[in-house]
Amino acid sequence: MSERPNKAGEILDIAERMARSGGYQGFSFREIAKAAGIKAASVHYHFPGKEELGVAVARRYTERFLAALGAPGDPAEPPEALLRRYVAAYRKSLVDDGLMCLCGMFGAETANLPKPVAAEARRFFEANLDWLATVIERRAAGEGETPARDEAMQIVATLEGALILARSLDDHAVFDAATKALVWR
Amino acid sequence: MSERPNKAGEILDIAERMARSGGYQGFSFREIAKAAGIKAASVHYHFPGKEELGVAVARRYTERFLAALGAPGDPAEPPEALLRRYVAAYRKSLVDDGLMCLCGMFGAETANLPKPVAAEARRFFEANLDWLATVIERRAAGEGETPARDEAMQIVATLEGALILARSLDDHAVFDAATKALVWR
DNA sequence: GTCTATAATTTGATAGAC
DNA sequence: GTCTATCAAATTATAGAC
Repeated sequence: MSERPNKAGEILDIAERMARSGGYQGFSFREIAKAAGIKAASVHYHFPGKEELGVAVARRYTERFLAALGAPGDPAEPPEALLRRYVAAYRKSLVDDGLMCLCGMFGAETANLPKPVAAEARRFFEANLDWLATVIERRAAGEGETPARDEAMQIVATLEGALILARSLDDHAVFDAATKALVWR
Repeated sequence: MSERPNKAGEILDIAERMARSGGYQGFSFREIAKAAGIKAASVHYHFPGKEELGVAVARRYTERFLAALGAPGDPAEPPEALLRRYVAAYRKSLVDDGLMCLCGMFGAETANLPKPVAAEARRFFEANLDWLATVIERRAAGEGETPARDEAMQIVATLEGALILARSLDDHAVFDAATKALVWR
């Protein structure tokens, strides 16, 4: 979420915050408009419908998330450092933003979502698995006890679930306890 | 979900199915009524408001889930078998029911939920952690590399996240890949 | 770009008849 | 227990003025 976004960007910021708290049904044109200081009809000028807004929010979220991770094959970055950064990205979501992962929310709701929105959530996870598998393969370097992609799935699952658990129990320490085995692994 | 429930039970069944697909905003009195063959006003006879219905659904879900697990300290059950049963309970949710964990959905939405509903989701997770910690301590029997409660949190988080991931990618095999490291651990 | 006005639909809920 | 009737509010959305 940038500093002085234009109106479209501000709408995306507001919608993202609401969706990361209450899911796809957790944001409405009226509420967004109120928070943006405009009317609901004006939101439709920037985004024709809720589906398009949902897609735009998810797409921007994924791009920002991946950009923060950096290139998984960057030789200047040790794979262990990249993995720690990955876990830290989820932790930031919970502790700094006080919000869930957008695509975790959308992913849980998949069955009730417009297809294009569900597809964006899927893209998020596929990109995450690609990124993680690349890092894990660099680290493993030959020793193949567990397939890299399987370990990547376990990492993503644990992090998404740790967000839910920490929020349900209202305790950030729960996130750390649930994920600490991932780091040194 | 029982075989021939009375009307209140049937309403709970329908509401649970809808909530496990779309979360707390994923069920409405009108939709429930339609599926139950009655009118929305009649649903209010059984459950005064949505909040009470949400609480009732979550409470019944938790009780059924815990009952299926059995006693964590049962000497006739090896802790390893209990752990496998725990993982299988989540897998059944996904594969047999084709649905998410109710309290995973509610937990993700916690911030936007009526407090009594969020409290029920919390109770679910606390009971799960208690059950798991008991089993893990039995298995460990002295060797305390990781605190039992921390390992319990990792297991719950991984399973909840694996449901999200498998649904997002529309592939049951993803659940197995993401959770297979939990079983033999 | 933003507004007013408006529409169709859905939602949670209540009153009172049967 | 279930119904009809009704309600106020919210939601997504469109038309057209400014």
